[in-house]
Amino acid sequence: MKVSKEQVAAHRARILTTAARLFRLRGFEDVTVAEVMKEAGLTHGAFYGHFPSKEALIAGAIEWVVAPAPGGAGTRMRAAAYADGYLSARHRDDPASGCTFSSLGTEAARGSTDLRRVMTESTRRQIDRFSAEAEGGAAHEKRRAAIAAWSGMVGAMVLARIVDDDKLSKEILAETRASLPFA
Amino acid sequence: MKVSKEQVAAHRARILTTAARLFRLRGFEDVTVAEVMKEAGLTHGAFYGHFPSKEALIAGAIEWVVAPAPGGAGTRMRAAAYADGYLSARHRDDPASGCTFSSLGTEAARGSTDLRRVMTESTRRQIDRFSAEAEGGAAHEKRRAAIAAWSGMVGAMVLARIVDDDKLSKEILAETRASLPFA
DNA sequence: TTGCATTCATTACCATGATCATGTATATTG
DNA sequence: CAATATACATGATCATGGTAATGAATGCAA
Repeated sequence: MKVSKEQVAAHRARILTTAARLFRLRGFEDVTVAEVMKEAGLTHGAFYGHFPSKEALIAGAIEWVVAPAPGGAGTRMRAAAYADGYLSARHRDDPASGCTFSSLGTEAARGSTDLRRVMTESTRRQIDRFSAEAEGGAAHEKRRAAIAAWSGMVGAMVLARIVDDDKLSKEILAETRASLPFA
Repeated sequence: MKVSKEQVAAHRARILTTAARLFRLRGFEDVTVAEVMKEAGLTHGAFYGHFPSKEALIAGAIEWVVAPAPGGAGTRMRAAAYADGYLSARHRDDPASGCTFSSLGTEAARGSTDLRRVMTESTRRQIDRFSAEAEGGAAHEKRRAAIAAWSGMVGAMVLARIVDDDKLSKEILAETRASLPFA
């Protein structure tokens, strides 16, 4: 049963979107190829027509989520608003559609070179973007503030999700937010 | 072959130490029970005499590593020196003996309640400790600085280990260090 | 010293999951 | 419209890993 080119592209998009969601929710290892395909509306055998391996799916799915939209020149949201959303309980409680660094960061550090390359590019973009809006006079001061801000945001979300006390968890988010040099 | 109480305790310690090292190096899922036991000098069948399940081993191993020494009143190192060591390339390149939050944080967030309880306690201690040394006048300002510092340290190490460019990786560590309110 | 409880080694079991082989139906091309 | 390429479904394979059953050996208590 051959399928039209548009169908193939749509299937691939569904596979990537589903995988990215499941990975962020439960981690790379716990999610199976068969499960991703089933949720994408296909059977597991069809997987290897799209990707050579699960590792390739991982890299592809993360790239699918962190890469900037081709036409739309990236997120236009102000850094302050972005930080508010990032360090929110809503984001904390919905990793499936959130930042990949805070949901998969420690696993990604052991991932394939492809995966790390994709995430490195994303990190560069994030730093550059924050640099443009950070407080501080000299360029290197703005860059330093941008790096510290991104580190703080990722770390705070990791900690907030580990901590089993909602009060402390929210405190970590709020105090980290208050310490950022954005508006 | 029964073994003396001291031997049992020694075996248990070896299992925990080995597990904590392997987990930090390669993640919870990738490390097998048999592998831990083999490196601890035992066979995998002996495992279930010590722990009811792999999950219990995970919680036990992390507790073994993050819990403060019973007699020794915790780390006496100054926060500034601790931050220097934490945000170093040496720590980045040796996760096996480093901080569990930066090597296993995102996986731990999905872990058992026991694991999260242990790591929550550790987080509280870390914040309290940093609070005592952070800059800022009022107590709540010191606490805010302590939380932001710990978030930044964990996030910076996660990012530094993902990034595949050593220059950028070291820059993340150095600039985050420079932004901390410690000496 | 004797008997028992306990720890460990050996081995097996069973489920799971990544990957591949084959058949089939249909979009595409000429 | 005919021929072909291919995307997918089905089912199998093979390795791996967590867990359990069994037996042997020995520390420890009486």
